[in-house]
This record gives sequence, C-alpha cells and structure tokens, in this order.
Amino acid sequence: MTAITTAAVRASTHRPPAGLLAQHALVSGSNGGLQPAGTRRTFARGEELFAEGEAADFFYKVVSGTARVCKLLSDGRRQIEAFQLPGDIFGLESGAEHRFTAEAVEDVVVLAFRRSRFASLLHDNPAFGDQLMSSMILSLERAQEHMVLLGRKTAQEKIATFLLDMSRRLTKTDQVELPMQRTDIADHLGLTIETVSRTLSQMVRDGLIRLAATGRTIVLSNRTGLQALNG
Amino acid sequence: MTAITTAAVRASTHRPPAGLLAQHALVSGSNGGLQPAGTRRTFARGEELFAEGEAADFFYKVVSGTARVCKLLSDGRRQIEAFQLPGDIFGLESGAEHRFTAEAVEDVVVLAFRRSRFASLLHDNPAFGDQLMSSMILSLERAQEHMVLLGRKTAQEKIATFLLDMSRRLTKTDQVELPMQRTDIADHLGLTIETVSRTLSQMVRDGLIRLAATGRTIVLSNRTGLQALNG
DNA sequence: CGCTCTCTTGAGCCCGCTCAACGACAGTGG
DNA sequence: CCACTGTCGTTGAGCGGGCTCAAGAGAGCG
Repeated sequence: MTAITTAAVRASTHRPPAGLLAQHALVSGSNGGLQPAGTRRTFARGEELFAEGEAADFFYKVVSGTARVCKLLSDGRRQIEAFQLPGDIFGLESGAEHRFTAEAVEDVVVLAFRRSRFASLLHDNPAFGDQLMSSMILSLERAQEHMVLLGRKTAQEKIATFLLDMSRRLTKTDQVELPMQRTDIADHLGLTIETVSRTLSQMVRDGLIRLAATGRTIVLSNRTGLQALNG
Repeated sequence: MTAITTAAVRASTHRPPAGLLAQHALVSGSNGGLQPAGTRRTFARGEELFAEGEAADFFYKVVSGTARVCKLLSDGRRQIEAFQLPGDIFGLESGAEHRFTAEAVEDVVVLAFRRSRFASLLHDNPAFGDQLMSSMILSLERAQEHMVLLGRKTAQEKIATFLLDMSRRLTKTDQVELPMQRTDIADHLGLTIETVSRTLSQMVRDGLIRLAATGRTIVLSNRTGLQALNG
C-alpha cells in the first residue's frame, strides 16, 4: 500500500506514463487503506471544472485528458497559467475561493478531493501529505520556469520551449499530438494566435518541425535545433 | 521568534481565513517549543544566498531585509521570479539542486532550515508542516498572479500592480520605500530599466504618484487611479 | 452544399526595446 | 576643498518584434 502511494507521488513528477498506469490501478483498486479516494468526475471539452470566485471546496487530480487553469482580465485578455495533464494536481487554494478558472481543453477525467478534509488527510495520512507537498513544489517550479519564458523569451524561444515541454510531458517521442488549440497556446505563452501560427510556419521552413494537415500533430524533426532556442 | 513567525504568515496571506487557514491558529496558539529553530544567517547587499545548481541543502525564511530569487538565460537575460520579504519562505526544491539563484537585494537576515530534516519536521511537527504547505500555496498563487502580469499586462499596468503590491506587502500606507533598484524592478516585470523609468515619470506627470529625489521613495498619491490600471 | 470553427497569411502600425547621452550622488584620494 | 570615478536613474531618438486588422483556406458537420 505504501509502495502504491509512492508510485502516485512519482506520477506527479516528470516521469513516464508507467507510473500513471499504476495510479489508475490504485484508484480503481480502492483498497480503502492509506490512499484517500477522490470522487471521479468527467468533464466534456469546454466545460468548466470551477470558476474564479467559486467556493474552493475541492481540489483535483487529473486522471486522463487535459485541463487549463486560466485567469481573465477585465477587458477579456486571458492568461493560461498551466495545462494540467494526467497526474497533475491543481485547484488547491489558501483562501475560501478559487482565484482562477479551470476548464476542460478536451474531455477530461479527474479525481476530486474535498478540501475541508485537507488537514485531516495530511495528519492521518503523511504519505498523501508528502505527495501533495511534492505536487505543490513541482507546480511552483513549473510556474517559475514559465515566468522566465513569459518575461524574457522571444516568440521563437517561447514556442520552442513549449513544444519540448509538451513532448516531455505527453509522449517523450518526437511526435506530439497537442490537445489544445492555437488560442490556448497563445494565451499560455503571452502571444497572439497569429504570432503562434507564424512562428510555427517559420519553424517548418527552418526544418525544425513538421506539421500534420490538421496542425495539431507536430513532429520535432530537429530537437537539437529546438533546444538551442530554449534559452 | 514564534511571534515573528506567526505575524509573518498572516502578513503574507491576502485572503480571509478559511478551512485551510484554521491551521494558522494552531501555529499561533502553539507554544514556542513546537516551532523548529532555523539557523540565523546574515547576508550583505549583493551577496549570494545560494546559486543555481548548488546543492539545495537548506531552505530559508526571511527575518528582515529583502532577497531576490532569479534565473539567468545563457545570454545574460534575467528574470526575477520574486522578491522575498520578511516572513516569506523560499528555496525549497523538489530535486537535489537549486534551480534558481537567491541574492540579497539589501542586507538580509534569514533563518536557514536543513532540508534533510524536512520529512521528519513534517511528521514530528504537523503545525510547521501546515505552515510550510500554506507558504507553498501562497508562493504558487503569487507566481500565478505574476504570470498574468508578465503575459498580458502593459508596461503601465505592470508598474501599477507592482507598486500596489509593494505597498501592501511592505508598509500598507501610501508611502513606499522600495528596497530594490530599477534594474531589479525591470527584471521582475519583464521590462527594461528605461521603460520602468519612463513609466514612473509618466505616472508622476499623471498625478498618480510622487517620487522623492533619490527615486526609491514613492508616494501613491492616487491609489484609485493605480487600481484602475491593475487589470 | 452551406455553415462554423480553426488555422494561416498578409499589410501596416505601435509599444517597448536599443543605443546613446546626460545628470545626480556617494566614495575616495590628493 | 575639489577632481576623479563608479553607480544609479532619467531622457531622447529611432528601430523592430510582435500586435492589430483583415482576408482567405481547410476541415468537420448538419
């Protein structure tokens, strides 16, 4: 049981999907032991998991699919703080309300955990507490890296970093099936959709990547070249 | 020391207490014996607390002064992820090494905690673990807000947000004594030093702020106007 | 087939950057 | 006391990367 929990911790760090499968087994296996069971919930593409200002009664762990956590400014400008992929934990707040909105980028299955039992979870189940702490640290590190990207990288560097990151988190191969559309990428990288599109086209011309007809499947044909743009 | 710790946690929380924050009462209500003692260390202006790539044996809590946590790109571009003010906890990593550099913006006094005792701290002292978890969540929330700023706000909005934030965290009055120089502000907000300077000058002309001769002391003479620029 | 949604491409503009000069101090040494 | 020097902040002139506005091309679907 302890070993299973440990595997779950690993799944939330930069690890291969292997750990992920173990965790699915864990959830469905419901041993009623050390791992607190969340409630399984499914959201369709575009659906809202929670909205800014709502009571933050739950936090979430992605089982499958992709969610985006974002914030809107008063005039409609949007920043996507992160894409939440399988294994990621998100939606844990210090205050009573969610300060960001979470939506399904594509159909997504999550485990929902009641925050009101947060303290008792931590105290009764140190292993789960460790997992949560690791997850928070990981989220913070991702956010820190992303601030460097947003504050100091050029459009080309932003896209290169994004593609390499998606490859690492999604497939670890040179072929990446992006779950999100260009608008989401733009709002994640602090660009406009036109700049994202133009930059990708330029990368094709430069032989760095290849684009499938739909535009969602991207082949990283020159990983070294992309890494050189990483900063 | 316990008094400092408790006040610091409160000062760094910008939300009304909710379920999670019940633990703060635990911390403040606990006797001094439960709070693990860190090692007090002092750094002079410009000194390095730790560098990117160094072993992350310690994490820190600011007692007085200001530190900056930053990252350099290969060509010298710099992003300051955060300014650490009294009460803030930083330098906790998921890996073995620090992924960012921390330096003293002005003379700074910190408490250093050994990370190797991290797990035992958490288990032997749940209150301290709660405080750490709250601190991580707070850091993450700050990082998220900052991503909105970096990705989607104009120079004027960035400066306005920064000034209001510094006022809230430092003095809570309309007169702010900035501990950092223009270069640091620029690298924090994803701007150049010239743009920071020009924007501040324009704000003076617009009657939003007043600048002392040295430039470090800023009076927020029109807080409402600044808040309108906040996004 | 028409409709919608998504993505791409073009043309021109503007905000913030680059390059450069200058001013205000604080130390420091003669 | 002033001259010299380094650091920090301000201001100006001009440029360019990414944005805005606009049109068009595919793909999916009824």
